[in-house]
Amino acid sequence: MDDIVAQLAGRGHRDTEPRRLVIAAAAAQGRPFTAEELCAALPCVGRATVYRGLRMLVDSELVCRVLLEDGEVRYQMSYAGHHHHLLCVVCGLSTDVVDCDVEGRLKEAAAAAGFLMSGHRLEVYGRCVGCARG
Amino acid sequence: MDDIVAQLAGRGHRDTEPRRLVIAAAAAQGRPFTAEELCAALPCVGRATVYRGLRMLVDSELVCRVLLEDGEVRYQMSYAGHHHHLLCVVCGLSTDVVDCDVEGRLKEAAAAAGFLMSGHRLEVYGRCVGCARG
DNA sequence: GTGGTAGCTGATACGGAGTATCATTTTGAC
DNA sequence: GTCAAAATGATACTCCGTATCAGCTACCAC
Repeated sequence: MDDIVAQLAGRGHRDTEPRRLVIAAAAAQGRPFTAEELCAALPCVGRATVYRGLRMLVDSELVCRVLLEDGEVRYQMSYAGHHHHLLCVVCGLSTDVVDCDVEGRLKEAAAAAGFLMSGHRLEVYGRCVGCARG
Repeated sequence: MDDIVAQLAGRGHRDTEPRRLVIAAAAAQGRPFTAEELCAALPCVGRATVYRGLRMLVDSELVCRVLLEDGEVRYQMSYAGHHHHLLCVVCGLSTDVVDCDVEGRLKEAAAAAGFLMSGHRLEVYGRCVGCARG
């Protein structure tokens, strides 16, 4: 927690009580959450403050956006750096995939079409270890 | 056009004037478009009808959703079948990639984490042939 | 053709998600 | 302690898409 606050301080953001509450609540979620869920978990913090805090965390790459199969947007604590998500369509759990070697392949396929790739977005849907058994 | 209408008829959808207008307008777009752009292009068709027609086309896989880098949702005429998009961040053009061999790779990577993959979403961002020169 | 009905239309109201506004409060550097 | 800059939170707002519902229309059976 102090680590996160220090990182934010490095970007010129102040250390405030509501902001710490937002960070703590985000970190307490076991799976991808919505902004409104965070608001509900923090009745004592203003809605705008929750949204601002969340945006700040996303901008700082401490939280990342997760896209569900139906297009719903959720959030999840994360470390900085490129990675993808394995999203369980049954229980909603998310598992990070740091190295999947897709990047190189994509760049090749894009180059074959004369396309200069600069970035990509990838989400994988299915069943996690636990739910695959059922 | 008649082909599309016939496909929709096969799914129990009627052939109506407003619906044909929506299909024609969608097909006339040279690049991914928003629902509101379609509404603007069809002032004589009700907004709800445009949205309904668009949803029907998406459900029938005749139009697919395109996700821009900033999360904006756009639409594009498409053929049925799995494919990905090379999206130019400069001019907005979209190029389809039908076969990029990513699927197998992903399945392996997912399986390594005990994850049973059922689907995925992938968008590639960069510069198209024309814009890469500039 | 005619009739009937299931589906479609479009004006409008509604809902969820996120942002802008702005007076008040808090932080942190000096 | 002082003070400017930043943050807060209540609220109003925008944007995108959907629900409602009375009236209309395509299509099938006859």
